[in-house]
Amino acid sequence: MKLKKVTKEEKAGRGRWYDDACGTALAMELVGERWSMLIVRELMFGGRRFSELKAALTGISANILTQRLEGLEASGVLVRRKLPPPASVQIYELTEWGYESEEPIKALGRWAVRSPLHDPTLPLSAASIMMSFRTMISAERAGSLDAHVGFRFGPEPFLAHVANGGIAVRRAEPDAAQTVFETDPMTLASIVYGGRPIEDAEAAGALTLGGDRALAERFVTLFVLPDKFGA
Amino acid sequence: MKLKKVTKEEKAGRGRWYDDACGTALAMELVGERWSMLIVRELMFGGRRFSELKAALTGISANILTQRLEGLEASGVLVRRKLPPPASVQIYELTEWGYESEEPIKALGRWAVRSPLHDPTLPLSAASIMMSFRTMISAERAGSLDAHVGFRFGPEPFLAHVANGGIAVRRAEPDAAQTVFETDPMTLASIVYGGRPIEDAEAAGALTLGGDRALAERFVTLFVLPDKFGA
DNA sequence: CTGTATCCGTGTTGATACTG
DNA sequence: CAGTATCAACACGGATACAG
Repeated sequence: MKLKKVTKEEKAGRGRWYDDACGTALAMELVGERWSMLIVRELMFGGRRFSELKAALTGISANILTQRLEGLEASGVLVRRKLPPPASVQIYELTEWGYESEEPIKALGRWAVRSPLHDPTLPLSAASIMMSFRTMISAERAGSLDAHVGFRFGPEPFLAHVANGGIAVRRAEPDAAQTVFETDPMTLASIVYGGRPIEDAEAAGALTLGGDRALAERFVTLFVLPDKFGA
Repeated sequence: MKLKKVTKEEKAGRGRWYDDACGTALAMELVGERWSMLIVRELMFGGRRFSELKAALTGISANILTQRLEGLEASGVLVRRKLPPPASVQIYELTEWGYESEEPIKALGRWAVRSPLHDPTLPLSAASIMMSFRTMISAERAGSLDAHVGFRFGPEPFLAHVANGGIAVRRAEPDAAQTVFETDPMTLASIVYGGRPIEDAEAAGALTLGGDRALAERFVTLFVLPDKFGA
């Protein structure tokens, strides 16, 4: 017979619910679909446009990105905003609650990075590496350091503030920074997490350092990847 | 033309990788598939058999459960063990690293529960509510309470130890407990999170209390759901 | 230039029935 | 009890084509 009517569906645009009161189950419904959590990660430092998201998420197709943005909007994780007339482009921006997903996202990253399957040489978006800094900074190594560090990944500028053993990050021109890394995310990762000397990247033309060189040398030692499981 | 050779695949049985060095992306590859994280949750208090998992995860089908278990085993999240001859059944058990996923799982739950879409009246597995206790216990409310509390959900016994503002949980007969709840997960949830009086559940025949009644009354007040976003 | 909608080939998911 | 086989439905990603 099979009279499966319209019983489910129409909850927030998604079908297939777990029917489980557990918060973790709901989380997987909200951000568990392929790409969703990475979209949230990309938005973590401020609103982005469709094309910026598409460029940062290599492999996603336009229609899938549209679907995910719709789903996340319906779930209240992000909102679509139209910037005022001069530059009347549309941006996608996390809601206040959406920003609170930073903790779960970092916890997942901290856990997964210990997998033997983790390959730190894979490509990395700018938002990824900035998130990794927030996740992996060692309060012990940072000590009482208080410094403003800037980054320019092509057209994407970031300004970070190391203080109180933590690091705050926002998208901003790094003019006020004491030191500025002009490079790409993978090069920076190879230095911070792969032990590649700064001079090596400079010699390869992959990095230009501006400002306080000693501070830059110190900065790249502040982050520690947890040991791989079994190692 | 399209000469896409065998470049990828064969990593751990899964296709479709994000090709992203970010830990969060890897986490979603490891446990982001539908059902995977709920399977891990069910295993959080010890190894379980295929049929127990299938029963706890309402809606999952046998072939999907098989696939997920294979995937999680290939990723090193769980192992398949054959219990010694007397009861030579097979169980699935988290690896040491698999158990470490408790933190990300709790963080996700803590976040998602603030969604307006969260419906606490949905069904709940025994493992779910015990995990929720670990997630939602209020150190402030628990204060210096030190107590052993037991649960019997049909054939599933648990023993919890409240101490130091936290709660440890394991699957064990609650004989040594000072108080024992004999009920089902949803009834217990309605009391702890829904404010339903214990007497009401008892009158409805949904709960039998054993041991120290005053302790039970105190226990059910130890847990606080975070406020919904916007509330 | 910034998205959105549609088609299409492929792969994944899931319900049912079935086997060791 | 612990899965496998089959098949239908859907999701994914690529390539357009289209709209503001």
